[in-house]
Amino acid sequence: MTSDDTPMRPSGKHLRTAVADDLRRAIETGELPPGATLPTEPVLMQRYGVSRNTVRNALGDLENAGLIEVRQGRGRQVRRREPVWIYASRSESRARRRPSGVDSWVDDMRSQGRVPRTDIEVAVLHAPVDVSERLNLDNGATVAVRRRIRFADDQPWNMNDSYYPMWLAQEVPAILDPADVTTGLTVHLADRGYAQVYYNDELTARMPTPDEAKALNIGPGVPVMCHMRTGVTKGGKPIRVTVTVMPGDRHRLLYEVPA
Amino acid sequence: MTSDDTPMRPSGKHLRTAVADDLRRAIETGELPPGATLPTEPVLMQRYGVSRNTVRNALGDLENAGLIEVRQGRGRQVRRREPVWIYASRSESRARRRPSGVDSWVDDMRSQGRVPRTDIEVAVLHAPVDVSERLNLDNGATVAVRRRIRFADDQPWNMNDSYYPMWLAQEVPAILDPADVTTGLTVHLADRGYAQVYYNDELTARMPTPDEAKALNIGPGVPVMCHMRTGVTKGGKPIRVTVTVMPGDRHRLLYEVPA
DNA sequence: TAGTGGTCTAGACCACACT
DNA sequence: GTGTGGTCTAGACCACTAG
Repeated sequence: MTSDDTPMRPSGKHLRTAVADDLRRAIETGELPPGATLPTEPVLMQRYGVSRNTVRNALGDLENAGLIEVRQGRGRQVRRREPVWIYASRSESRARRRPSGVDSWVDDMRSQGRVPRTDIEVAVLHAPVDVSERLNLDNGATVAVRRRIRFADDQPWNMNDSYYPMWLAQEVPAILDPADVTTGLTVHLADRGYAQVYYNDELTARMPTPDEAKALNIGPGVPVMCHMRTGVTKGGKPIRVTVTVMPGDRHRLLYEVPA
Repeated sequence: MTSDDTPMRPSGKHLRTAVADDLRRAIETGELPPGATLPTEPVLMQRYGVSRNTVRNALGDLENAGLIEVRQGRGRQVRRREPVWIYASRSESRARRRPSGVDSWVDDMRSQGRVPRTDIEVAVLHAPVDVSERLNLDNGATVAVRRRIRFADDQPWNMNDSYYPMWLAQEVPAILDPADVTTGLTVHLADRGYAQVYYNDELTARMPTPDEAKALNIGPGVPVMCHMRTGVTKGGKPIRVTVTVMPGDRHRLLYEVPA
């Protein structure tokens, strides 16, 4: 028994890596195009001469790399990608043409030939620490939140939660009115003297929590982009924090910024 | 034998899920704070009354969720997070104070008390399709590329590749000069009549390729943010595409945009 | 040397999907 | 029903880290 007597071991690599790499190559070269069904576990066991656990470990690596998706009883398929564009910041000329009273999700989706929908609910709760920091509130202060789940073609697409300090919700009762009037609400705030003059946007990428994965139907190996937007008034006072959680394989965020 | 005779099975869930959820709870409540070492595999087998494979599957789920990291022979630890801020777009007043000749990476890192370094190399190659599309070039056209690996405190932190059309590299030879003069190069281009007046930024999140994971020392369960910036001249001509690949757990990207 | 995690095997049984 | 993937067990051996 030499140290390299097993079949299909290209170069000192482990069996699971060898199997995963061979399948990865097939996917990247288009030999297994998007949507194609992969060979079944027994076939792969035979082809590479390894045990079922090893095949499953290799396939698990590809799944966690976001390359394939699996449905019990139906096999594994090369993942399709069809991201949607989200405009986070447009040039002046284009931004101004947006009709008030319709939110940007509706705009963005319609322009891409998709059918938008938004489910919204409102609540009052203790602010998460991320939010209270950005709103200059004490830890544990209460805030009003408008939670949205946004759909495209009836599929849950992202989550978008807007937090307002409680004093503002009392001054502008529309905040706690569960009607889908995002841009309208912004105009409403401006009329009351709380116009947002700029936004501070923060972007991170991470893996979804189990709750997020369930609510947005996110499979293994798909991260989320997390977008936190703080709206600031002329006086420098933060009045809103909006947290958007977007599955990475379904979104492309766009900014148009001056050089 | 009933269907639920195993210990520690809270609610119809699978064993691996029960184990993973219990450990996840401990991490989220701070019972296992960042940096803490998890119990060993034999201990967990005993505690939950499951086999080693099941313990390993549960721990693997936590690893792929980005919650823990593992080093052979040393055990598993709750992952620490210490992201760095990257300013993608600042307000006018702050942007203008930046000294020319020093790139933004150096600026951003020094202001956060870290020691920046940039390794750079230049090359001429066929443009990836993503790049040729954005530069309005034919598929397979050659481009000049400045590849950077950026370090913080001597750790590889992100990759930053700038692509220029070949005609521009011939007109502005500094593009193919491997010296770390990012902002200087921008000024240089402006002097030759190729000032960039705005950027189109596109952001996505995905899992790293094996190459990226190796080069940037990215562990399992950590996604990357991919930032593609297209620089456009006054005449609307794209002259540069910069692709930045940032491990999600080490970066926080900031934009300051007008409302 | 002892203890950790890493890989691999073999086999049993369960859950789901198609036909 | 047949075939797919999902879970779980038991055991062997290897590779790395620490004392």
